Amino acid sequence: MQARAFYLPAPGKSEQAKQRLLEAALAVFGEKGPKAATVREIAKAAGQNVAAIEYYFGGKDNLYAAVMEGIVREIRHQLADVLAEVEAWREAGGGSPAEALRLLKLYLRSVYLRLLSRDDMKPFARLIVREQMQPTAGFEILYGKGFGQLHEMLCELMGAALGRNPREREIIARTHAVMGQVYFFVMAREAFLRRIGWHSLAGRNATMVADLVAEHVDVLIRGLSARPASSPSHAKLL
Amino acid sequence: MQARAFYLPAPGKSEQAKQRLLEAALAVFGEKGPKAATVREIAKAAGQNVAAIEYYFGGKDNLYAAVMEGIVREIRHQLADVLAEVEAWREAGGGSPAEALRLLKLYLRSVYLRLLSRDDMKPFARLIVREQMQPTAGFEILYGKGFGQLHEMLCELMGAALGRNPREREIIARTHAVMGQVYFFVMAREAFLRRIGWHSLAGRNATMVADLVAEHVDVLIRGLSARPASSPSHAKLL
DNA sequence: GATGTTATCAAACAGATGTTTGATATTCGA
DNA sequence: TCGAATATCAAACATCTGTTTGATAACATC
Repeated sequence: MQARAFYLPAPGKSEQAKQRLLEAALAVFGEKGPKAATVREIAKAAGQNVAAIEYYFGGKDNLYAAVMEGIVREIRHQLADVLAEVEAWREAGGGSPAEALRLLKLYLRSVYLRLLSRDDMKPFARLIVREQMQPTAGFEILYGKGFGQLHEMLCELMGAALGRNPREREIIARTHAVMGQVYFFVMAREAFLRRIGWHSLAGRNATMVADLVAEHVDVLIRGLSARPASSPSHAKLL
Repeated sequence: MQARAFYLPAPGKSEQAKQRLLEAALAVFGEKGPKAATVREIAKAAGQNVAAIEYYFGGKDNLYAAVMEGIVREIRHQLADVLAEVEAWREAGGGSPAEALRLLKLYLRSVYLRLLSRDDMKPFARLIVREQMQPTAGFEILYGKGFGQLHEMLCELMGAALGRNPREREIIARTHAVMGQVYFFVMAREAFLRRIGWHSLAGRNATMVADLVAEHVDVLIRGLSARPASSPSHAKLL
């Protein structure tokens, strides 16, 4: 028996309080931003006392970090099947360029349909983008456990689809540009919605965007494969 | 003589104070965000008294709005020649698809090289992205006087390059995706810099990205023109 | 120099914020 | 039921925030 466990915490009672605080924190942090969000508002939304945040998480900053870890967990959960497929592909030594292209499109489509376009994922997107523009301690969590690895994986798919080394700077940059086609719909959400006259990215709007981006990726990969990286301006990019 | 101008404000003295406050405000708002930035820090950075913000601008919120207007002005200033070229093209009734493609690439390249990639434009990017994710009163200024019109202009160029109606929802969405290839380098700046091992988007790094994106646009327009919009899934998008 | 306007400033103010405190309630093995 | 560990809570605390105040300085006209 470790140390001493005479009195275990009430079974699930405190876990429930922590969970409610986490959910409320995600909503409020996402809505107002890490600075503008107040512990009082979070506690109220969670039906808990203000002091509970200090008690369970050790302060506002630690609660924010916990929210970040929850985001990474949720992202990986939502994409679990796709990630597993890519992992299998990777372990099999990488299949044909066509297979890599299929996985690339599947990944981007899944990211958009399951994460970015959903209205209830808005807090996620807000917090992630904010950390990109203005990294705090939360960025290390997001990048180290999430974004960094996913970016690397996409580069591998892009490299395989183009028959190129995925660690070339050129491929990394091209992959980033392709990702931008998807993520920009969330990052410039408000402007896009106004221009196109929608009220949401979700529903049937989502599949239109997903289809259209997949087509772009198709066209891009085909076009870039046609002209192999022989251009002298790119030769020294590695 | 209007109303009464007995005593003009000290020639340029107060204008200078306002200017210094505006510049400091841009830096601090961009660094910390509208909420986290404090009037005391802004005043200190500008070498002015805290009360000067109330005196000249009527409070923190109005100062923020003034900063937003300054951003829009600066963007239009930086892109003045390109905007004039597009305007001329538009008034001439729209030239060939090739000319539209040239202008489209010129515009995206200019945006990236003159605005997005520059290290000293980081506060701009931060504030703009923040308003996209979390619109405040500042969003109306940015969108109404800036982003909205530029987006529309790009759609016209895309439509002309593809021989399509620029008001189709499909074209608006495609244009947005293409824009994302450029803007994502700023919006996910930190993650990209780490992945590719750079410390800045500026300098020779900037031209590499600009060239590469231009190539993507070339390939995309060519590929999308080759397959005319006959696909039934897009027929009802307008 | 006198005078009315504009500019500058330190201090004060009122409200909000994260955290701490001390007390009370709840839980559960004995 | 008792008692120790855990949870919950209202109030207090110290700090920071945007704004106001009242006084003084700088300035341009006469």
